[in-house]
Amino acid sequence: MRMGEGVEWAAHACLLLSALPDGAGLPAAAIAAFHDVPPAYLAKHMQALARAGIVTSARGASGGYRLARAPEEINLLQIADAVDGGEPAFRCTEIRQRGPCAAKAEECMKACGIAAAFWAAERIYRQHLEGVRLADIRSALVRKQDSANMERLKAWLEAHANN
Amino acid sequence: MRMGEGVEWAAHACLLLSALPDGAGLPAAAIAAFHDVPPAYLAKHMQALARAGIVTSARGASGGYRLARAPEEINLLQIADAVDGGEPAFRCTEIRQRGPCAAKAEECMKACGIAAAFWAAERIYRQHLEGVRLADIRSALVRKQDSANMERLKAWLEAHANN
DNA sequence: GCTTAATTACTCGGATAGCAGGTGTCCGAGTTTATAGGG
DNA sequence: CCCTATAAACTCGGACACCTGCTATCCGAGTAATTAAGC
Ligand code: FES
Ligand code: FES
Repeated sequence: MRMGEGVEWAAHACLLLSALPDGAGLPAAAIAAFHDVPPAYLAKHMQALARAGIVTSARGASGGYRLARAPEEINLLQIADAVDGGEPAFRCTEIRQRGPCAAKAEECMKACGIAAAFWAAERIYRQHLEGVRLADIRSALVRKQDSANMERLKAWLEAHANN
Repeated sequence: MRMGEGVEWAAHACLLLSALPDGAGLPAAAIAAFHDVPPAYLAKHMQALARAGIVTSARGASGGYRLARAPEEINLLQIADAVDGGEPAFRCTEIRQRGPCAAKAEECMKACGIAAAFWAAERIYRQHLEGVRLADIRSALVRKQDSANMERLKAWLEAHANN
């Protein structure tokens, strides 16, 4: 099992956007520079976030990305689904219905026990991620953050943000 | 996020082996024929199970695979880790330590909040899978299984098992 | 000086190559069984 | 009839191509700011 690397980038991008002054926008190039990642590739994941309605995009000069709603209304599950594609990790090909001694269709009204177990585990996984809001991560970060760094971040945002 | 397709095959293979008479072995070709999957590919995953110590292999005529221990001592987490590789799905590249306004190493004694949340979710996921034993799946299956099919399965196993 | 229209600069968006890992297959190493020959 | 050596058949094990999907990048569409001209 392996999750796309862009999930980490997208999550940190949203975390950075949550520190933005209200009504301001931040270009994808600035976000990429802040995290030192390939700008074009991060832009691709930003598009995914925009398609999912997590961030809104403004084109043209003084454009950029901003959060579509309050950080309290954004959780890690939404970000992971948007970037990585929300399809289930475990793929059941109904192997029990194949082969010489297979179970017939009329006996498969209930899902296979193996698939049910995996999907139940995934359900719990997703519920846990859904419970972690972006605001929680941000508040926990600022709590243990040096005040000097906080000022440095704020200055950097003021210098690169538009509007 | 996407799990290897072979996990389903390996799980069902173990489930089939758990129905085997005690001390008998089943060749990989027979398991593949039973599930109607490419024999050579299933053999690859069987090797992974053998390397992980979940099944034991016997070469030569009348050889084959058998469970290494009782079905009560085998759970889905062991199978998934053996086939899919137990590495964490979420990959943290310590993005916070990079870029112009990065957090320095001395401030990163604790794991990043985002990575911590994802890894905690994975931990719960794995715990759930660890709680599902192969014996549980088998008992739940035989409970709702037709007795005629049970006999058919037993006859098939007798016909293809060695020793 | 003010209005307006063209120009410029900047941004997102989707379309396009490159590469890794999962998918699928093959043949050789090793063991057991069957067989044939000799005692 | 029994023992043994040979041959055969069968199985696992790792090494070899292929192919989907993630990784990485580019250029065009669209918008706001800028500028210059005209009134
Ligand atoms: S048939 Fe797909 S997991 Fe059992
Ligand atoms: S630095 Fe890797 S998730 Fe935050």
